Parts: sequence; C-alpha cells; structure tokens
Amino acid sequence: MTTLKELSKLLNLSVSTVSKALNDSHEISDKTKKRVHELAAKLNYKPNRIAQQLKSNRTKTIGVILPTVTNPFFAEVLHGIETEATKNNYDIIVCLSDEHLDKEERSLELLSNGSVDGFIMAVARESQVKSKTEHLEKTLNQGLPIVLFDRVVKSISCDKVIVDDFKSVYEATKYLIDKEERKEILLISNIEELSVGKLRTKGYKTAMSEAGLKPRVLNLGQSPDVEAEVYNNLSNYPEIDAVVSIDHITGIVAINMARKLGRAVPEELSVIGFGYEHTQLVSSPKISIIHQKAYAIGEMAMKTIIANLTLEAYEVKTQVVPSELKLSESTKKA
Amino acid sequence: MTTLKELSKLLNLSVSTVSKALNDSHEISDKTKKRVHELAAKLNYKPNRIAQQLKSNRTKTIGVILPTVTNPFFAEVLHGIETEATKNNYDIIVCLSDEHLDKEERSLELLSNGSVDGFIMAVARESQVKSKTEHLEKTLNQGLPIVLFDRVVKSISCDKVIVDDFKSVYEATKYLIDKEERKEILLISNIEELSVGKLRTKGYKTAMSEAGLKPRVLNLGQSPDVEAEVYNNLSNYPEIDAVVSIDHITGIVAINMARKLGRAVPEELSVIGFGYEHTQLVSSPKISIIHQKAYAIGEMAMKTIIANLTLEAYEVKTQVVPSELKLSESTKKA
DNA sequence: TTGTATGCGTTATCAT
DNA sequence: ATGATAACGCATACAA
Repeated sequence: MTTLKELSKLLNLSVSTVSKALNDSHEISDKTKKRVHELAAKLNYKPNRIAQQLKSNRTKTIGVILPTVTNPFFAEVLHGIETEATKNNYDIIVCLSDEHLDKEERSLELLSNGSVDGFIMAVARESQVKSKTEHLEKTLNQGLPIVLFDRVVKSISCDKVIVDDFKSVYEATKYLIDKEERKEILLISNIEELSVGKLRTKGYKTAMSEAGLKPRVLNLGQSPDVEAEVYNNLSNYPEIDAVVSIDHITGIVAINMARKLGRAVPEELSVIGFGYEHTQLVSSPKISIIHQKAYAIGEMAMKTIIANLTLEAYEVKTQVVPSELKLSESTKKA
Repeated sequence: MTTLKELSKLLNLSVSTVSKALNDSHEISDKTKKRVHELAAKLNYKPNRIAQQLKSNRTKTIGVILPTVTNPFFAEVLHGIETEATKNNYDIIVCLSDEHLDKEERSLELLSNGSVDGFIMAVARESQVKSKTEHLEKTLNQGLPIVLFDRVVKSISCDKVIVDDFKSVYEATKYLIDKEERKEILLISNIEELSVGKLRTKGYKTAMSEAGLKPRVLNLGQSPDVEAEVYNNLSNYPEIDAVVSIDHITGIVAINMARKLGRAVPEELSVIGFGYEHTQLVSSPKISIIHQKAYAIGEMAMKTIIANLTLEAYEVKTQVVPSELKLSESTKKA
C-alpha cells in the first residue's frame, strides 16, 4: 500500500504538504496539488483507514450482534442495517450470538476495545430468559452507545427500535373475530419466553377476552417435532376455526397440517402468521401475515446509532415500527 | 478508555514496562507484573485494537461480501464464516452487494485501504452475467487475498470453495431415472445465468441424455409470478412425472402447484429441490432436497483465508464441498 | 529489571 | 506556500 511518506519522497515534498494537498487545503498551491493528485492517482494511493481511526479516535464502524441470521427476520434487519450503514460511510462488524449469553457477552467485550463506535443488537434468547443485563450496562458505562431492537430489555436505558407486537396481534385477532366471525381461535407460539412473544400473546388474549372468547394457546417451546404437535392439536380440537401464529414458521405448518386433516383453508380454518420477505411464496394457499418491516427496523436502528454518535445533545428514545396486516389466501376476505 | 499511558502514570512506571508486564514478559519482575495487572483489571484496561492494528499492519479482520443475506444459503454460509472467524479471533466486516456490480466494486474498493486483511466473497449476479472481473484482479494485485465461494470466476487465480453442482444434480436426476423410473423430468431454474445454474443444468442434461431421455427446462429468469409459470407448465404437460428444482424455492412451489392440479406427490410426481436449514419444515409433503452444506462452505472459506494469511508458502487451490441427497416425502422411496 | 526511543500512517499545530 | 514536529496507543529494539 502506498503511503504519504512514499509519495512525499517521490515528489520531493514533505509529508504534511502532501497530506494537505490531498485534502485540498487552501494553503497549498494549485500546481503542487495537481502534481500530488496525479501521482496519488497513478499509485492508487488510499489513506490508511486504521491510521485515520487511531488519529481521530473514531472508527465509523458499528458492531452488530444478532442472535442468528438464518431466521429471515434478522437477515432482513441486517440488510436494512447494512444499506443504511453504507449510505453513511459506516462499516459493520457482524457477530452472531447463536442465542447464547456467553457468546453475546464475549462479542460485546471483544469489540469494546476501540473496534467500534457503538452497537446495534437484539439480545439472545438465553440472555432474555435469564434476564442478564450486566454486560449491556457495562458497555454503556464505557461510553459506547447501544441500539436494541426487537428483543428489548426494559430495565436498560438506551435507544430501542421495537415492533408493535401487542397491537399487531391484537388487531389481527380482532380481525378474525369481527370480520371473519371466528370464535375458536388458536394461538401457536414457539417464542413464549421472549419479550416479543409475551407481548404478542397478550395482544391475542386481550382481543379474545374483550370479545368474551376463551383463549387457546399452543406453546411449542423448542419442540423437535413442530408438525406433529400442530397436527395433533388441530386434530384433537376440531372446533378450532382459526389460527394465529406468532412466528414465521408455524403458520405455514398449520396450513399444511390442516390440509392433511382435510380442513379447508380458509373456508373452515383461517390462518394468520408472521412473515417477512419470501414467506408468502412457499405456502399454498398463500398465507396471510402480520408483516414486520424488518428492513425498516434495520434502517432505523442504524440511523439512530449514527444520530446518537453525531448529534451534540442526544436523548435516547424508543421508536416503534408499525407492522402491516397483509391479507392473502389463508383468510376468507382478501 | 484506559490507555497504557494512564496506567504508567498511576503506577509510576514507564509505558514500556507496563506494556511488557501486561504481555507477561520475562523481563519484568513478578511484583511489578502483579501491580500492573491489578490496576489494569481494576480500570478495565483493554489494549486499543486500532493501535495494535496500525502497529502490526494486520487487522485480523476479513471483508465478507455477499450478494444478499435473505437467501438462506448465504445466511448459512455467513453463519459458518462468523463461527470460524470467532474461533480464530478474527472479525468480519460484512457488505452486501445486493447482486449489483457497482456495489460490489465499491465495497471492495472501500475496504482495500487497510481495513481488512483479505476477502471472502460470492460474486454478484450482475458481475457474473457481465463477466466483470477487473475489480477482483485489482484487489488481488494489491496483495489482498480473496476466497471465492459458490459463484466463482473461472478466469481468476485465487482460492475457491465450490459445491459439486454438476455431480449433485446429475446424481439426483439419475436417482429419479433409475430408482423411481421417471422419464419425463422437468428442470426448473431461476438461476440460468449463474455459473452454478449452468453447472446444475448440465448435470441434469447429462443424466437425461445418458438415459436417452428428452430434457425439459423451465427457465424462470427473474419472473414475477413463479407460481403461475410452474402451474401452467405442469398443467400443459401432464406427462411430467418428476421435477428437479435447482434453487431453494421452486421445488416447494412445484409441490404446492401439483396439489392444486390434483397431482399426487410423490405417487404421480416426484420432486427434488435444493435446500438448507429450514427448507424441509415448510412444505407438505416434506421436500426431498439436495442439501448444500452451506455452513461447511462458510467454515472452509474462513479457514482457507486464514491459512492463506498465515502460512508461509501458500498455494491457492479449489476445494469442493460435497452436497448430500436427502430423500424425504416428495420422492417415492424415502 | 526498568526505561528511552522509534515507528506504524495520518492529521493538526506551529514555524519558516 | 511549504515544512518540521507532535500526537493518537501500542510494541519492540536498544540502553542503562
């Protein structure tokens, strides 16, 4: 890699003159500027980023810690984060916690050494279940800002970008009750222990109780055979006339199992799931979803961390990205 | 952030003594080491990574440039890359080309300024279609190694990690011919213009021609309505008795459309697709897949770039990660 | 055993 | 208009 020193030698100029010339300082004559720029271009000179970072004490790099990236929700969030980062000349260092607390702690620790200016993260399942937050506090106390998204920790004071979990499921449930006249609505969950799972379930239960209906919750936990469990539940309770799934998998499973049981979707059974980009493509009939704007969440998280790092008097806040009910073929009135 | 200088002041020692003590140099007395370590721990001292990078002229950071991360194949590869990186104390800076040549060029250019020690990448669709490789050559010429995976550029001399695209599809097709006695086998493709698409198609065509069968290829390109196209093709050619899909979506679509047409899977129609982690969960019957070991590909790519950066006399090579035919419910004999 | 000096590449301040 | 010097934080060769 070409350095300022090399350029200065070849041009018989001092390093500082070359530096100023490249930065278009008014102190430097046009003639010199031209000479410098020409040689720099010829030798493909690029200022060493690491040296700049050391000098400025800013990396323009954000640490992004995700529980997983094979879940399409997080993949899309990452897409939004990356796009917004690129737009603002930021880099992102990506770490995956694999839903484990210790990996999350380790990533945070390892990057809190000047590698990044701040973090965007969704906490690991394990961290949320165990309510461990010391590592987050410690990072914040070191002066590194954090933007939490989706899976959020209430007790911590930092920026948050969340989804309207309660409201979206409440309204979807209400839609099934009011518009589709469903009464025996089953909620399927495999994320009961997560904050978002609790909120979504609450939305469902509230809508049900307001309508005087009895809630039914099928909690799959981390079950190895999701299909069998859904099949059995639908089979054992033939009175079920609608399903609300609060993740991106079990809604499609419900559609598939309903068909196996000879239950027509949507005539006999309405299904609403959660979804993202490609979800709708791979179910038949196409599943109606609560569409989380994952990309927008990523964008907003990145915008927020940059604002925090850039603005003078910055106050942390919680922002909500509304979801959208996208009706398709698995509900009656599309 | 605490620095060596601060520690040295508080301890009345020189910076270099503190540095050596923290690095457990034999030159330093145990007593001093103890004092230093204690204060360092108390003040949560961590050596500034940027300064170390500048000093050592190595970042221990790899640039990872992916076409997209919402495709589960790339998401899983990323998972493998990240895990192996963490294991070796490397960081990854992730950039997404969104399948565009210019974004790919830009990312490569921007990170070739000392930010990373090397790259792992799969080239964008556009780059591959246009056969643009100058940006790759340029990067290699600057002394930055690249590991290409999956979508590979033949003409370029660098490490490559590829899948046995030809062989896996050849064998899957042969399986349908020999074991399931299928004769009218349709290949569905939406990646015809990619190197991997060509190879997979060639595997299919070779198996067909060896068996004296007529190939049928449904090339979807970037069609907006995949379902309709698949539906129409299956409908127009009722003699089709098997489908080989060479991506992770259209196999499932074929299963769904077959059902719409009242064609029993697998009795009347066998289907084999491509798949990764969650693919099998969301089709009914469960789809038989050529399972690409995406995670293993990521691991191997990372191991390879580290070897290249670490080993003295390193020779670039091409490594093949074999796929596995995973039979399930969409073929007759599981 | 400890300390001094130097340099990584850049930029900013202060001469000339 | 140009150049010398210092500094970011760290690590190492070289004194003492």
